[in-house]
Amino acid sequence: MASSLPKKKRDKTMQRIFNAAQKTFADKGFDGARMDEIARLAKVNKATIYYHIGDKRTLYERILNEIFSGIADSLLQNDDPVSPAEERLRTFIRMLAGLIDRNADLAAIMLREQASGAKDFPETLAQDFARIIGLITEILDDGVKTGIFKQTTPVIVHLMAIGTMVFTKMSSPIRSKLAGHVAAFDNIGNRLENEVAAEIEDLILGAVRK
Amino acid sequence: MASSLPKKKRDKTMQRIFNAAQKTFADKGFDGARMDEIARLAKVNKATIYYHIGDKRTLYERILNEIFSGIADSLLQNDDPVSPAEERLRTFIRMLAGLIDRNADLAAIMLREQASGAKDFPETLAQDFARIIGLITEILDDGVKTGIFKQTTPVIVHLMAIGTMVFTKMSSPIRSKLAGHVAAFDNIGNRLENEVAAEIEDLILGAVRK
DNA sequence: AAAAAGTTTAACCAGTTGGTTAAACTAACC
DNA sequence: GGTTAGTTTAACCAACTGGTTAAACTTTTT
Repeated sequence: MASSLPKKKRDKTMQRIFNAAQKTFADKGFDGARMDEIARLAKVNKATIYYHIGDKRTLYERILNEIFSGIADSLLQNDDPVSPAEERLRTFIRMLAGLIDRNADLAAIMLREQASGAKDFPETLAQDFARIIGLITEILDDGVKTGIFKQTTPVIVHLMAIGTMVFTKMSSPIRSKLAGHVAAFDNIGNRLENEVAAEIEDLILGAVRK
Repeated sequence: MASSLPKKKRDKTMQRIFNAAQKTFADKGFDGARMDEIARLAKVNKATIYYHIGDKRTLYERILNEIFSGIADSLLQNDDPVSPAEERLRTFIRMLAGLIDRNADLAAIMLREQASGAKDFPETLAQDFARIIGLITEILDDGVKTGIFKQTTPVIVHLMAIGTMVFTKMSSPIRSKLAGHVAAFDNIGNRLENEVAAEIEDLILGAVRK
């Protein structure tokens, strides 16, 4: 495709670097990731990364920002504040499941960030988190007011939703190995969508519903 | 305390190394952890680690084994197969919450292992996992038979329980920072036990109850 | 008490890795 | 066409890090 847009070459190079970095950080974590490998994956000289973006930590934070602002945008754009709270919560969970399922890197990076306890948590990230928590708080409050949800702590419900999905998504290889050990083991495969996502959705709805 | 037991010095040294290693791996991850730091924390010469245990990966796998076999033992020992399924599930969740709350390193290490997708997952670990999944499967089946639980996929319920607790535990610093951003933000602090653990317990019970 | 077995230590090292640099190359501008 | 600004590259390097070694030290055994 002959440069579909008159976009600057700079942007294309940057995008290749970001893609490579996201995959590498997801697979190996910040400390395990090698700048040489990111460069190789991006088909770019290592010095080009330093020229365009900066050092390893800066590159990593850019990736984090891209990911979490993307999630927050998705969730907020797809929320319809006038529909019933149950529908809104289902949409919220379904969107999240879709994002995680379409991009396993998200799950890995979220887990690692959570494990690091948000040491050196950049301010911009906090704002995206706040947007997400704000939304689910609003949805749950809505449900409580209309009498269909019981009183819960929104953060916990949110952590339940995201924790369940991320763990389910990433545990796929472990579950495959386990299939040989537990007799009645129900292997649910790698996919989060469809039946599995639907079950998670139902479980969480069951948890908050009055 | 003047050597409370005639235990060999070896065991004491080993224990110091394991403690230091667990903390370091939890804080920094496998790649981020430095053997020199583990040695310093354990107040032992680095070579002593290699003499008693072996290389970094071996040390790490020992820690993993200690942690997960401990969890599996705790859960199985505290299960009372003749009590009602709801009680058994509550005990299961409460035990897990207690373990995670008493030792934050568990949560961090679990998250990182999950993020790595169980690459080079040692066989012994698989057996402990199998024991845990076997137990919760039995409990949930029990509840389905006695008509109090709906039909669910045990692995998913288990991942929901563990995911929720681990995420809640480790998100404490993020939540503190967030408290400044979201107006109606409900900061639940660092503790998992008491109210928060009780709420998680109720949420999960609500999710699986008919 | 001396020999043997077990444990600790300081010093060392080779391979790796994040980051730099100066020169070459390319696109834009006059 | 030539000059300038922007971009890419190969080669390089200093700091770090997992792991080793040989010698010293301690405990157990005979």
